[in-house]
Amino acid sequence: MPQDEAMLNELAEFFKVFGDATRIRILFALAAAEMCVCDIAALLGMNHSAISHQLKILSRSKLVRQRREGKLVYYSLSDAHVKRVLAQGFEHISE
Amino acid sequence: MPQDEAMLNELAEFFKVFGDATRIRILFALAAAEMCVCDIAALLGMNHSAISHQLKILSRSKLVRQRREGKLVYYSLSDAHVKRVLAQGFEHISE
DNA sequence: TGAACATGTGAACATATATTCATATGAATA
DNA sequence: TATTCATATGAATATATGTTCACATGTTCA
Repeated sequence: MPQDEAMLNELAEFFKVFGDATRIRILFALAAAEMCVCDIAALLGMNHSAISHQLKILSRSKLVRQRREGKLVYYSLSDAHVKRVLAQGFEHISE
Repeated sequence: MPQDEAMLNELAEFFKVFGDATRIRILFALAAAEMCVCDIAALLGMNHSAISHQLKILSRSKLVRQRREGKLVYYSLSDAHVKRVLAQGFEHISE
């Protein structure tokens, strides 16, 4: 468990990233399959710019990673840990 | 894993509650010991009103519970699950 | 009952944040 | 090279949210 203030802030920031419906949708989409920006935008029915902004936040927090293939940039979850956080959150609200 | 839109929103709301430094501090304080509003306010160096507002959010999300004892209202974590969510988040940022 | 103390709450304010728009960057291809 | 398509990004806007202030509610005790 955290000791210092910096860590508490970091922890809050960590949860904050999950605390947005659009980002949660993106993470669940990527939990199912790797996707490019336009796929995600189409799936969520939002414009590409909004998705791109949110992907940047997810990327900055190292929750997703990306690889470019020609014009397309494919995003995926950065590791299994992300899935576990989602699963545990889901578990909690299911109770 | 969630199926419908409502659940995704609920999940985002769940994480959002953890995504604030003041609320994280409150939760960590309560993870250590049951406390009244004035104790928490003193510990965090914030006025009682801010704490009370945040406690209401935590209470609404069933993350904390309260019991009145005379003039004082004691708050504590509602269950062990809350601690586990904190611990797992902490685990993630420690990596 | 009235004073003192702890907590709750609505309004106001300041700040943060999500989305959109316009435009820039980057890559493929004619 | 010019065009087209995908993605990135900064500015602007609207909305959400945290804190403070003032006051209300609730409890104890003189």
